[in-house]
Amino acid sequence: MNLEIGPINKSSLSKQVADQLQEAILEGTLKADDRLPTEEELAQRFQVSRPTIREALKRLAAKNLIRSRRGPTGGSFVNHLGTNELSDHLTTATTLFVSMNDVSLDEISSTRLEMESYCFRLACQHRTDEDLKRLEQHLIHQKNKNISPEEFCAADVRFHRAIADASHNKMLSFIMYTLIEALQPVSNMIAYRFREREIITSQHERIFNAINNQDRKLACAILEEQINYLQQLHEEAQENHQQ
Amino acid sequence: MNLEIGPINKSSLSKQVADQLQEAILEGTLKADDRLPTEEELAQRFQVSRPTIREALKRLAAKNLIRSRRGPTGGSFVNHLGTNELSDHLTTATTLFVSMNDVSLDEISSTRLEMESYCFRLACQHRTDEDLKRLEQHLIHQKNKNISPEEFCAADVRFHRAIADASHNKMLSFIMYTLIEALQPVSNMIAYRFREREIITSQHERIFNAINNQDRKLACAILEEQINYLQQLHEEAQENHQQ
DNA sequence: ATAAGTTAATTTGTCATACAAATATAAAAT
DNA sequence: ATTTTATATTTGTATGACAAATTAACTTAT
Repeated sequence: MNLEIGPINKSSLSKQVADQLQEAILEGTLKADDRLPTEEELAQRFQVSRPTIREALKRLAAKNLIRSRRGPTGGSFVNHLGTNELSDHLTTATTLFVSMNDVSLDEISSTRLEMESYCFRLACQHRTDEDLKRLEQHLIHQKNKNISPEEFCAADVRFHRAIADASHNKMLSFIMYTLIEALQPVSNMIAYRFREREIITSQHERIFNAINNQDRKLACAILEEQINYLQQLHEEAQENHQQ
Repeated sequence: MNLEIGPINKSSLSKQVADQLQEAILEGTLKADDRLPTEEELAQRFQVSRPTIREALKRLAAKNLIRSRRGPTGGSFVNHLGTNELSDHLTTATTLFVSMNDVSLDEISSTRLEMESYCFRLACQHRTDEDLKRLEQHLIHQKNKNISPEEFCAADVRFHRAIADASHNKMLSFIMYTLIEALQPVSNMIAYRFREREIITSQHERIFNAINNQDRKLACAILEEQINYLQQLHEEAQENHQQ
């Protein structure tokens, strides 16, 4: 009796619960900002204990699918997963992949050059006034010589992300966010030296103007220049490190 | 006393533990296939209870960073995260992103066309005999008319992945895996109809020959043909669905 | 002596219960 | 009317116990 046909449940209960809830989120039964039942209620519904439910919820929380708050109006809520929310999640995955698979800087930068060039092409075609405004703001902020290295890096990331967004292709943006992060460790290096900072920002300024003038070829040429420059800096740093 | 300077610990204990362990994995203190201390030991070290430790471990398990086994030789082990191991993790993230952000098929397919063309370019240059062998095997399997729709889909994914791998750029492969998955729901549609199956496999055969002959332009042209064909099928299906 | 079966030990998986901490709501006191 | 206080709700954490899986050691039968 109770002979279930097919693949038997081998995975742990907490995983099964997590999978079911994720399925509900994925197929739209649970929409963004919806509140899940309380942990006790979930425990009764799934006929498992509260610790098991909690383990399941933590699995979803690790994927950024839900957030939790305490108190009467608290509970677990479905997150709305935009590009930003998912990016930090993807970033750790990408960082891990790069570090555990000996991905060379050349592989990263050539991929990024190819994709960002495509972004530039689309951005030149579809950029709106708002896109240009955002780009300019990030550029101005990055030109400020009083900001800290950390702020400089953050502004750098924002600038490149803004270009990706200017392509008005969400899929492309999503992937570019990953690639931008993957190259960030190299970019970070240069944030501490004023001379290099100036070179980067001036390149950004020229890129901005090129996109503004819808000059795709020029924009891509400058991008290539910048990526080559970063690669060169990286090689120099490695040589110094070996000494 | 016990006045800790700086940002106070606001996040939950299980998250703090998870973050510390993840940090250890990321910086290499915990290498692949290393075994973590037992849950009880971790509880003592971090001075928290076992349920808290378990919640932390489930967070890492959800990210595919660790696996757990019971028994004397059991415990939690660090996963080696290659392209395959991370792909299912990325797949759910991508699927969620697509469904929650109204990403159009056009955005997906145009991005994929652009990137896969780049793959073709590199594959034509760098493909080895082993790459060709693998491609041919997947092709032969896909041509078999007796396989189930599910098998057909799986073979389809494997074929495109093999092309990505033939580029010999790990970063590019990693990203392509994501894009292949993103377009899969559309590809799945056609697996149930023999007529469409034949069209797809014949296209794959021509792509294989083109890559074999290092004819980049031809390969890309066929790819464009295939993606347009899928898009067309999708539109027809939607129209039928509306009736 | 070898092979098979049995037992014991270890570790994750699950459960039950209790209490702490945060937080919003309603009631009470100033 | 405003502040304070009490209270209810919900997640966060702790403790202890037992179940299930799995390996290693041991025992027994051939």
